[in-house]
Amino acid sequence: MRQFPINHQSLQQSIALIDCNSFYASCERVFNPKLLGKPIVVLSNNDGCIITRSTEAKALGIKMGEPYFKVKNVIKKNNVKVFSSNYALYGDMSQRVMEILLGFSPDVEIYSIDEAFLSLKGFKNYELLTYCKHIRKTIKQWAGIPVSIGVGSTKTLSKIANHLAKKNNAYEGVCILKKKEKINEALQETEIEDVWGIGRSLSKFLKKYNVCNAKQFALLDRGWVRKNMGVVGERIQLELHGVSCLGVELLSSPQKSCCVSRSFSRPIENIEELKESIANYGSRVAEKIREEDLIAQSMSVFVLTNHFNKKEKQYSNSIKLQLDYPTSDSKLIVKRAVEGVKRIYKNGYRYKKAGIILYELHNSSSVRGLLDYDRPRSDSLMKSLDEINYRYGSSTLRLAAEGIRKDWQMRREKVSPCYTTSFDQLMIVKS
DNA sequence: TCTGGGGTCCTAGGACCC
DNA sequence: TCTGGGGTCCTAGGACCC
Repeated sequence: MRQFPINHQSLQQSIALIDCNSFYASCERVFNPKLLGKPIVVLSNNDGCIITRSTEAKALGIKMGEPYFKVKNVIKKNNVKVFSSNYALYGDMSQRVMEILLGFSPDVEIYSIDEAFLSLKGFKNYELLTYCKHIRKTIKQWAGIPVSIGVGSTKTLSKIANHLAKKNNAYEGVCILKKKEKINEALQETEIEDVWGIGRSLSKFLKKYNVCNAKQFALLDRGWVRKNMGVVGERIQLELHGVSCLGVELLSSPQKSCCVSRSFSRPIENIEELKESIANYGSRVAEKIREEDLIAQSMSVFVLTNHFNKKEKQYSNSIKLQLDYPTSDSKLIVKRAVEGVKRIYKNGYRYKKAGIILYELHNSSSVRGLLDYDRPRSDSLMKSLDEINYRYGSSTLRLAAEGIRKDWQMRREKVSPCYTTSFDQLMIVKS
């Protein structure tokens, strides 16, 4: 069998990928142990799609991303427990897991809400295994969350290792992929669409050339890959060969955009309601960048109809808007956003979704031009607004433009309590 | 009846300049 | 009638990730 060349030097390096198993479902289980061993699914916003499945739910054939209404029968028949997503809970649980990880290595890159890369230098293979098993046990004990750990010499290989650790029970949650023969085997059994960075479109393209697994992809001519798949494809291929192209990023790079968008619980037709929704999202997105001490210079507002509904006429549009000066003031952002939505609104359509994206974000202390004469006043008003809403619950204080009765707001019918972030939802223990 | 949300990066193509 | 070539910058859209 042909072997592909492996970069021996980089095999010294070790990157671990720690990934929480069915994270949202696991969070729900921490506070409701009766759910252990039972099938669970968690729904997207608006209770639209399945976004997390416990192992038991996967076994029932429920697919990732599937619309909830399509699997309602299977769910009912098998007594699957259903939750609306509760990001306050998951975000807080995520933080606990990440803090534990920081105790094991200073070199942690928090990659997503349920994943982190850990750089582990100077370990021998058997030490790696012991250490990772220890990490796994600690997270389970301290945070209650089960994780899988994959180790490789590049991020892409650690992803593959993690995948194996999850798939094959024999690994007991930890897979070290460092030996040449094992890497070869692993690539052989990894389907092309499961390689990190190869999505639907690229895997479809590759399959046309009979490239169906990671090994076949690794063996392709590098020039061909570069020509047909650009630098992205070339990077993935090099990473599979053990040449690290994607480093573990310890410092998170500054955020470039910030978005708030939602589907409505029912179609919206009139401009007043659309304006109201945009005002809500504007308020929320401004709050979000204030949390990060950022200000925005420009934004875009978009609206769209329901593209799944083939019988209705479709429309979608967006508009780019400049703010007079960089700001995080809800009033200014909402005002401009509402102006924008008035310009793209077209009568006679049933709108399903709208949103706002803020661009050109800068640190609030970095830009203090002469133009923003009103800044101190605005800053102190926003500070009070945020403090009151933090203390008495979000939207206690809000702009009039946001409206009061909001029956278009997203569905969230099966949400669990915010066990860890809200005093009035703390668990009550009876003896 | 009911189909998520929030990001990043790359590329192709147009506008513009010399 | 003939209609360059090369560089930069910007943007929209596509692809990917979780």
